[in-house]
Amino acid sequence: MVRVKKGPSQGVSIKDVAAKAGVSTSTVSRVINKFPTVKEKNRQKVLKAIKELNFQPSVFAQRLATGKSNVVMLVIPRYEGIFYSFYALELIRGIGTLCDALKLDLLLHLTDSRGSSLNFQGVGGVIFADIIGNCNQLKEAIVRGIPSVVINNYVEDLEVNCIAIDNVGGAQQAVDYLVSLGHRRIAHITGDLVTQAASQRLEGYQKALKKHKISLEEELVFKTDYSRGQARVAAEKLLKISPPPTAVFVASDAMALEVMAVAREKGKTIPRDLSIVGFDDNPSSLYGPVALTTVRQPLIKMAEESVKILNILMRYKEKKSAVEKIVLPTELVVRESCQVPGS
Amino acid sequence: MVRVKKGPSQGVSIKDVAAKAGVSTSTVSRVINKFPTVKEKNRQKVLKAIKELNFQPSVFAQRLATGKSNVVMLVIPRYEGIFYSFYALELIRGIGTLCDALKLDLLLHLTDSRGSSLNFQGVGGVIFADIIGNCNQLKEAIVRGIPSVVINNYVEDLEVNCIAIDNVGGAQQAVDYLVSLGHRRIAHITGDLVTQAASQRLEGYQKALKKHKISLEEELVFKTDYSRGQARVAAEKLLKISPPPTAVFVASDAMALEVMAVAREKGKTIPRDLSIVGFDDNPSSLYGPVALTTVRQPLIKMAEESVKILNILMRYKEKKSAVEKIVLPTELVVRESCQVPGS
DNA sequence: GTGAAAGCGCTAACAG
DNA sequence: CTGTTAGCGCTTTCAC
Repeated sequence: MVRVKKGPSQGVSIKDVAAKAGVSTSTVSRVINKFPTVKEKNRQKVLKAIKELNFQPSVFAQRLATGKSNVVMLVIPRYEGIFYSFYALELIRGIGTLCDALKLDLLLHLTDSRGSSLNFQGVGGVIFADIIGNCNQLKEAIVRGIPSVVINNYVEDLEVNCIAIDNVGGAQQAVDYLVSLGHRRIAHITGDLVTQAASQRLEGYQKALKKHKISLEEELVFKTDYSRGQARVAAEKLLKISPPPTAVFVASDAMALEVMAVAREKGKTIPRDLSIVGFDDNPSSLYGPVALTTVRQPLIKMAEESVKILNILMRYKEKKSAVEKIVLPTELVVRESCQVPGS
Repeated sequence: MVRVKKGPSQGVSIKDVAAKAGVSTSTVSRVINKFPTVKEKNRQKVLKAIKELNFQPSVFAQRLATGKSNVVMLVIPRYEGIFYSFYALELIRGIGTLCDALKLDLLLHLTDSRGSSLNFQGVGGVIFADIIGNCNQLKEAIVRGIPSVVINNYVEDLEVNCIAIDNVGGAQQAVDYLVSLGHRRIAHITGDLVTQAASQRLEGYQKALKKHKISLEEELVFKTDYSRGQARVAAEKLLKISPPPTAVFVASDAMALEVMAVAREKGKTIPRDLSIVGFDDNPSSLYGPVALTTVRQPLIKMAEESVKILNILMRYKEKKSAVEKIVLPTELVVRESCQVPGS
């Protein structure tokens, strides 16, 4: 490594600015941190020097000195299913955009399922997107006192902020709707059941059936990993059953689209021969020949909410305030993919 | 903010470890940095103390002291089209995974199209995913001497590392293949032409037609923003043309899937009535009723390559080595969505 | 209002 | 092989 001066200095420092402006480093620091007590004249001189020297304060030094960090770490388990989804990108988009606006640095961490220990040094807050096999990482963050929030996973047994989607309720809405239309044989294509979202949707499906006194038939439940490939396989099996189900609730829109495609290939007409409800409100589901009825989940809102909570926790880390456990409601979006059966 | 001791200390420091282990801080530092010159006995004592105190070194202090940073910043323009794509997530996955393995921190920055000035302080290297309206950010990184690499965009006029895909070549392969099958009326559905990838694919399409002495018909070129919605619109228009084109080259697999769907809805059979070639090799394109013939682009490889280059630059930042400008080849993957026309 | 000086946690000569 | 010491760049008392 090439050393220029004495230390490992990288560029202009607050000292250079101070010298150029003819003030002390403290004054420069005050200007940087917008202290109101600096004389306007000095303030201008400093600002000018900063501009001329193209100076940017070293975040490392700042953080070392203050002990505060504005780094938000986003931990996403790198399991297969997640990358099939609309979900991951949408989350990243929501979180990334808000962090940008709030001047928070976003550290992205794709973690393997072994959940190897994370280095939280210098991290001001953590967002866990789902918890899949990396619960120890969450626990470590809590132990270390790092402000944390878990999204898309309702964490019952840990004292931690979490924001989840009402998957059970959403699934029930979907099934209720199908039942209200007159369906009795309703299939379900699940997502990857290692995710809480998928298993809760299954749970909602089961609950709704029970409520309507429809007996659960195992052969009408198809398990997948959220991929289109497995959705296709499931759809093909589903259509071979006789008598065939008149409706199907699919755990994601991407898969629902695939199911629609398969159905059409087999000469079925949607919704006449098969009613379909998805989950996500993925914009893609608008563009088919028949727009998909689906359960809208507020992904962006969930993402933003998590950043907001963290932001507050990071800025005013007074003694731990009570943790928040939020469940965001879903909304059934009725479009064209369902109808009264057998008509 | 709650201050415990004198400074803004957050937890245990190297000093505590040194005290507990009965050695000096230097020795602890040496152990942390795996210097081979530490007596095994001391080494054990230090390791023990570290474990017992649950100590993690402060990255801020480390970086302040060394001037080195292992932070990789990934800059992704937050324009609409990018989020329709398989591409963004795949890139994030490739980069994130390798960064993880190399112990590099990945700072994600979604930048708006105004390309507002970035704070590169403390950033060891930057990966620009595409350059769309944020060229000034790239220039700033170069000026500041931050190791940079641009991916998915061949940058002609700047002294910067870049890794691009041979989009022109890939498009030509696609069209060549269609021509070799006997097609003469070949349409093209473009991606968002603000991206270099999309405009190069268009260029490749045009070149290939020229090579085969097929005149370019403007009405056979449909411009989109990469979304399925616009792909659908394009496909509908395309099918109304008479005589209809016998083949179409689509700038992304996701859109190609939509085109296939539209075609089937209109009672067309793929590939009998319309041959289709996509671009991406998105796994989704395998699962349709007819598997999509497509141009495979090495996204993961591109992602990984960029991290590797950066990693070397960051670790041994000897005087700037010559910049690399890499163009990765594409590969035509022939599956079932094309055939000889009119048979 | 402003400057001097100490210190944040760590690394890197240098001397032993 | 190990300890001492002097910073890295910034913030923050505490006097002036």
